Amino acid sequence: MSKQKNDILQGTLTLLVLRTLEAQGALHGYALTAHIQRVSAELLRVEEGSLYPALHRMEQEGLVEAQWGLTEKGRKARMYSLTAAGKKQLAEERQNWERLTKGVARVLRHA
Amino acid sequence: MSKQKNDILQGTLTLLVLRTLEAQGALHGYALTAHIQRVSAELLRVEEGSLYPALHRMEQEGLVEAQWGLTEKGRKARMYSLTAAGKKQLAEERQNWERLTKGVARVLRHA
DNA sequence: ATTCTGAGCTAGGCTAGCTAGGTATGAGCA
DNA sequence: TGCTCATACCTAGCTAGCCTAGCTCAGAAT
Repeated sequence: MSKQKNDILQGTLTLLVLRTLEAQGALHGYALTAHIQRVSAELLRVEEGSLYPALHRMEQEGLVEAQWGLTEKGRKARMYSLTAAGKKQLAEERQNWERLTKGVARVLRHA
Repeated sequence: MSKQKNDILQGTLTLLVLRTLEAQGALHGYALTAHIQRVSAELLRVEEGSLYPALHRMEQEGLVEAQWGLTEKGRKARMYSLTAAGKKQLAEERQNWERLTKGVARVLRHA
């Protein structure tokens, strides 16, 4: 099956995760998906099969760091938080996002 | 090398091409890249190695149709134009784009 | 003669998301 | 006691689609 309605754009997931961690502090994966979905007013849905690999990727790249902790509900969970490199990356990706969306918007308006 | 500054977002190329053909009528590939680059105020750069495969893909999916013709400069060129299905697809992709960018914008603002 | 520009093309690689499963624990309830 | 549900995490394997890095050919300019 090709692109479905709920697919996010390739490349935006990292941006979304970094930004959410920046705004919310340490979060575990499950909460991240819920949060992104809620804040985006249900416009975005992050699949767990996308999120966890992405988190591992980002951890290896040093953008986030993780440690085991407990949720409010008393379950053990892997808490992720931004590193300095993650903050830097966020700034870059944000800028890049602005550039790309501006470019596309221009084409959509007056191509 | 991972993401470079000039990479476009996966999924937007089709949208850009459909929209440009809608606005400009029949165009050949070479002109498409130039046009998108110009209209986007140099924010977007479509590589030929991305464009031609994309055009062939879209032709096979019936979104565009092609025929050999001549450019203003007297060179033979493959002219692409929108089909009815392409117009429909454009409307869909446009809507999807709006949804996604709205969602991301929300997260960037108040995650 | 050679280089530049316009025009088209392809093979192969790679990123990163998706599908579709799986595990484990605790809570609620029948 | 057994069941289901929600929470939380994870992986293998697939695929789309863009990119790199090349290539060809014609005509014009140097």
